[in-house]
Amino acid sequence: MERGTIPASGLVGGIDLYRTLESGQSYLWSRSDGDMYTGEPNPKAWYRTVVDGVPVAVRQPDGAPDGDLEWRSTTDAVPYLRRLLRLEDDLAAIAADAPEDPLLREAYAAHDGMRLVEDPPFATTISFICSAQMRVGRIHDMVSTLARTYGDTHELGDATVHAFPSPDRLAPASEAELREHRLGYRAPYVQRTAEMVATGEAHPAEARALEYEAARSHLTQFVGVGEKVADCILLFSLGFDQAVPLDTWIRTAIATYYPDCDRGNYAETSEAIRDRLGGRYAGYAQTYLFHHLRTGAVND
DNA sequence: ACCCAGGATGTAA
DNA sequence: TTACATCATGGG
Repeated sequence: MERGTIPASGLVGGIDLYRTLESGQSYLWSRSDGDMYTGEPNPKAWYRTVVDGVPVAVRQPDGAPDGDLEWRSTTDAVPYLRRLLRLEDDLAAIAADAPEDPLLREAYAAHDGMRLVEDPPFATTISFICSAQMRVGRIHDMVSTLARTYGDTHELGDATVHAFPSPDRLAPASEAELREHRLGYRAPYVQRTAEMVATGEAHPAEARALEYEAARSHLTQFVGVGEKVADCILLFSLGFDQAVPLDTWIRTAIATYYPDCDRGNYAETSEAIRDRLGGRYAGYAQTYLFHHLRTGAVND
């Protein structure tokens, strides 16, 4: 086993690992204490995942966001962590350049060190298909079940880590089987989308080559992917930092704080709130707002 | 019992 | 195009 440290001093704006991995962006990690997405941070606990067939563990034992990252893997995990946790982002500049909006400034100040993630496109697509009308804790349960049931297993020290299944592994799962795993009405969506990718009919990563709104539209060809889920895929796996998913929390925020941005339909409302949240990094801003509102940290 | 959660789909107007 | 019923599940 290889091990190493990534000094926080090398990360512009630092990182808060707990906020980054338990803010409803990624459902592909598990926590060694079993308390992922249950509300309480545990700096001593390891976060584990499998990326490109490589098991990786990371934690931030000395607090955040100025604490170093400690990692374990079967190989050098630094390149993987740089990508998954977007360690190259100049978080200080992104926060400083955010619009002068009271709620947004409050969110950035309250959750210092939270970074966007960049997860694999297929796993992200299935994760957010599962996200429909679900709380983040249950989304994590569903995705964990898929990994445990259909994914490859990897050993890392004493721990067994389950990879999220490839399209080939997931496509044969029947709708009935997925319903037994408590996916509910999302079961046929997951099965059909996995099949679309497995057969080569389409792959979500293809959207990377398109302009933003064309990319969002392109992703809606997958069964169970509407405009909101498409925005999540673009933001959390394809590097479209301007994407602003209009979920129930952000819609409430629009009604309360930005009522002039409500244009009655998704595309135009999305464009209006995107401009209000700063354009290029509007998705970063949205993720802070989402986390701020969802965790009930708003000062009113 | 009722409401809600990172919504999408099919159908009708 | 927009409006609306329908779809599962678990927690508060």
